[in-house]
Amino acid sequence: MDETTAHATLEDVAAFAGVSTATVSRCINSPDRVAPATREKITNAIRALNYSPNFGAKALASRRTGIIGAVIPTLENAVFAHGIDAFERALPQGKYSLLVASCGYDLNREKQQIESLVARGADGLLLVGFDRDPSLYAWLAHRRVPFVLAWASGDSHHFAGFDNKAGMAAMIRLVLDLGHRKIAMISGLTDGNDRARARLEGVRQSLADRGLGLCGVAEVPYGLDGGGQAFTELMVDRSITAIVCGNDVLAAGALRAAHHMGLVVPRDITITGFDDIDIASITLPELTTVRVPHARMGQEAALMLQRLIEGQESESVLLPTEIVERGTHAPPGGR
Amino acid sequence: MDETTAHATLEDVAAFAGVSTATVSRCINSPDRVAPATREKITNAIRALNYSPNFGAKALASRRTGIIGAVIPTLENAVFAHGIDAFERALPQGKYSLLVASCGYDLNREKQQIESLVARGADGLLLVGFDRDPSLYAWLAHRRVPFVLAWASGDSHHFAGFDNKAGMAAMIRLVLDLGHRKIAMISGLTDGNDRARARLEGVRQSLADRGLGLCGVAEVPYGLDGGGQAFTELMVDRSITAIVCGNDVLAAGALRAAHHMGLVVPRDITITGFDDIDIASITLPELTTVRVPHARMGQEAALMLQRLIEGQESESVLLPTEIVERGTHAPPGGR
DNA sequence: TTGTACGCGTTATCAT
DNA sequence: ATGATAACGCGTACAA
Repeated sequence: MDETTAHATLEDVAAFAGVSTATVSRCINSPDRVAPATREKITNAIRALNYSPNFGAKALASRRTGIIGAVIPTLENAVFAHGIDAFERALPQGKYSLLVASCGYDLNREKQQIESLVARGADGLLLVGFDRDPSLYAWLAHRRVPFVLAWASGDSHHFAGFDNKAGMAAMIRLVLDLGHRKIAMISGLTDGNDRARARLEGVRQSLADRGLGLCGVAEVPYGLDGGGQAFTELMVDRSITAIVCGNDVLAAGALRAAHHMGLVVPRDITITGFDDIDIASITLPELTTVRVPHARMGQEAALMLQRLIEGQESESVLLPTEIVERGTHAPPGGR
Repeated sequence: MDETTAHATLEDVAAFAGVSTATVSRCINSPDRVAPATREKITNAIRALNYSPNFGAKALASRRTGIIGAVIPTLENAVFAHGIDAFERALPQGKYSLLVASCGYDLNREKQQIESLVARGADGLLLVGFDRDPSLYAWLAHRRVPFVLAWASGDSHHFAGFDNKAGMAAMIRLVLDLGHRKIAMISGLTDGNDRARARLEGVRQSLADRGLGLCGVAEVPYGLDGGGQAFTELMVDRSITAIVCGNDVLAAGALRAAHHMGLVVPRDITITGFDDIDIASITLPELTTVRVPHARMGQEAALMLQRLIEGQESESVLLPTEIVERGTHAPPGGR
């Protein structure tokens, strides 16, 4: 069949079809600019030679790759997995592809990954949160790489996200309205994580507005176990009647720990989550949490980034969060 | 600062450092082949001009992109999210980047995505399962694109996976040993999904080996609700004492449905899962399931693919699965 | 509508 | 150790 490993080039196709390379190129990139008859010949030639364009050459000549990069903390967190999934699906098939890199919640590593993706020709970037060195933003601007920030909101840059602080504030309102006054929080690690910080801040401030304070805060790494251990430690203070968690995984871990401690939720203790991922409706009782439209967000981010890459302007999108009252909250005071 | 939008090129750096472009190129790609003194000058020039190589040009000239492609059904399935996460992290930072595409369990779409990734210059591919048109394999071979198959095992191609059928067979053995004889299965959609088919086949054959048959099979789409509905339908036959599920999500859905039906697990019914993802230890009772080393698999796949891309041979890796006995299994017969 | 010819930024071969 | 210089495959003015 094929005598050599070499692939057909534009020139081969042109020769085969008896036209110039320019015409072949046109036929591929803007078919309407070439006569139907020649288009026919070229199409046949392409098929006959099993031609497919060389990526490097195309990128070099056109100065575009059609590659969009995304740097996220980790795909192990369902929140990012879902968002990225939706983001990728919202990208026009064939026009753009998604290059993903994870940084494990490490800002330095994030910077490296961003540089790596840009070096690999990313036409645009999807990033998580706002918290990064100004010089990085300057570099991005200098390199003229458009980007969209997600999973948070702010008053600068382009973003498709939501208000972490407000979401938590709403949850605190619910807990307070229930009558709770002795409230503690299990937060994700806040170092280099503005989403976690905003959620913690949302709790602190809402409480302060009512003249209250947190009865305890545990800052733990993402994971079921982190949530469980934090719960056990926090509950040394048995006067606590409600524990709000920075995310659903932490909450699920806390719930499991509560169960192991022989506590009945929500009779003995109220536990709340944040994100409303799948596990929130698998726990028993199901988790009261803050719903975040992760998929919708990924989709909006994809749309925005495309516009930016194609030189159009694009407004930021602030998505609403919503309290989902399920089974892990109740007034304090046991039965 | 910068008067124009143009970026520094190799030539600019060469001029600035007073050497030739060839030397600069060498300095970047094999620093040890250039004298320390000139290396110094070049390094300074690079920094001074804020130079970074043009991806397209590099790819064109070197015939390599450093991009690895992966096509998976969806990142919404934690199994793939974790595997891909591990895969990506096992890739040498800076040397390779990961291009991900999802196909939603659709073989046609998978083919398109594969072609798209190859068109984008992927040096190698990570694919899920073995089940695809022979012509696609032929095309991949012709294009000389190395690939590794995961989440399954077989006797052809390079793979880093596990034996779905054997995993299920082991689970059936456990259920049978417990004394169950009226067994039903909730399977994922088997169309175009050899992993789901292998799991179903594992159940069927193990049962047949003991002269038994399935008391019911429901084939449902991935998701909590699918598992729940299937459970409800299957349990119309109250003689059933055990339901094995094709994956943990289906099992979690079944468990929830059982709870809503007022059934006590495992007293009234045994329910088992497959994969051992996080939710398996969040349900109440925790799920008895088949553990699959998804992260380890992703890691092995990354190592294999790198070797293949770099022209070395590489043995396939068959990872072991393991039964995890937790709380959803018990002998039949209620209390 | 189609063809000519040059430029894109690197890599790599071959001298020196 | 370093320098010329020829590919690499495609896009795109510009001309015809």
